[in-house]
Amino acid sequence: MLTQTEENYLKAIFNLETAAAKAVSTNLLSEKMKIKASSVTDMVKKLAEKEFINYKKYKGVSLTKKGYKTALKIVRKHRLWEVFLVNKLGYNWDEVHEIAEQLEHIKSDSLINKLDTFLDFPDFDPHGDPIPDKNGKIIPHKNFMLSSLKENEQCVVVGVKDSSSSFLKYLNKVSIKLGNVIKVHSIEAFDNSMVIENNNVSLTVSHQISKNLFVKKL
Amino acid sequence: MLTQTEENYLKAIFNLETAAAKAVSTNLLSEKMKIKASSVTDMVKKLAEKEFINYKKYKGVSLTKKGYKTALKIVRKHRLWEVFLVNKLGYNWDEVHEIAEQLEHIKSDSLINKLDTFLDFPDFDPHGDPIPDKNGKIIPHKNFMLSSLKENEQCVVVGVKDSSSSFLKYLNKVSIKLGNVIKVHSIEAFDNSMVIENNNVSLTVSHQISKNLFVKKL
DNA sequence: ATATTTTTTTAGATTTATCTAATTTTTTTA
DNA sequence: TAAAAAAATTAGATAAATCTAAAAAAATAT
Repeated sequence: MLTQTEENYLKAIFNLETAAAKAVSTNLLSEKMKIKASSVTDMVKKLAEKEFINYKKYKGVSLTKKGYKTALKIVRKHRLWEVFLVNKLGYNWDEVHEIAEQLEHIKSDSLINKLDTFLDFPDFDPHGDPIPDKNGKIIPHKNFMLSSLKENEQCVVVGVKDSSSSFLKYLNKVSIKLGNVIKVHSIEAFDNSMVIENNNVSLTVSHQISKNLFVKKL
Repeated sequence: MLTQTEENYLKAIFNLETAAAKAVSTNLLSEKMKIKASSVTDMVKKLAEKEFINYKKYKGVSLTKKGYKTALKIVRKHRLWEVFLVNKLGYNWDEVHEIAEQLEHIKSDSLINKLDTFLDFPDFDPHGDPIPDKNGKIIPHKNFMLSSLKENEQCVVVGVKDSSSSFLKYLNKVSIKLGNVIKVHSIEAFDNSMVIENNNVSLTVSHQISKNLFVKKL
């Protein structure tokens, strides 16, 4: 049985591995988890010993098949609880992360499957991230970032890359929601900012913003 | 901020204090929590230091006002989650205790109040135990045990004292549910067993059973 | 009221997850 | 490629929650 701490390491490795597609370094884990590098070294040794990760001194870590399956289950729980908090309890999408961080560690297979049923088997969480099903299958949606579009292209917002509360609050403020149709009016070559149309309103967004929005081209 | 372990001690003290109405001894806590008495001594010192409990060496412990309020909040969370598990996810009343033991430690005031709203402010959990409201108010239902009734008296089942899975499974088997009307036909003086009528079916229950059922006289 | 038993506490050890400081390995730069 | 910088590891310490064994206090029994 994994401790909550061990689960958090696996989840962090999963997220970093998915984003970077290569071995995850000690310092990167240390930074993302806000834990000193020396502590990370200790823990990855332990997780390697238990065969959840591959670890070679000075070479970073990657998930084993066993570790991947475990991480996926934690991610499934996190995202299902987020759906519950937003759809059933009425939270906003920028308020649920912290609570889901706690709920994801509740141990009960029946619970998570009953929750899945209760929520009617959602495919995506409130931030547009795909929810692995009972067997670990994810709907892979190979999306673009808004920043990759050209002038006059249109798209639908399907997810956020950065799901920090501050980014989500910004999106609330300018009324950008999942499902919205956005049209790119112009792109400023100097700083890559974009003038877009959202909800019939014209709006300038920085590159910082556009590179954190997943969209589907129309 | 309390650790999960500290919360468990407070809850255990709360339950034992409620049942016994006097100072809770080290050995009693040790036994109920399945933790060695020496460890209990260490922890009660710490909780006394933090002013959650009153503790005098060799004299047992009791909750302070602060400790009582904290314990009540944990009990509120536990019972609300049990209602969620039974009413929304479809669990049976004998399956929810363990999961609620985990869920009760989730830290978020807004969460528990939104859950309360979602469940429509239930007054009792699936075992008939009263749920403290947001301000810590409990509906005190001064009930009798089935074992205290006399021959020919009638009552409604309103709760269980022992909510262990084995007891609840027994009740499932003989179709005794909260809300059922029970009539006492006869009492056997030798062992205090009772012949009762439940659901138009006559049934013999031992004293062990009857003293663990809360009822309201009709 | 003294001896025995039970309960409780103390002392010292262990495990988990963290830290700081020092050292070693790897990478980058000049 | 040798020196400097960065990254990673090791060594040793700490805090939390537990344990066992021994000692002390309280309760019970003779």
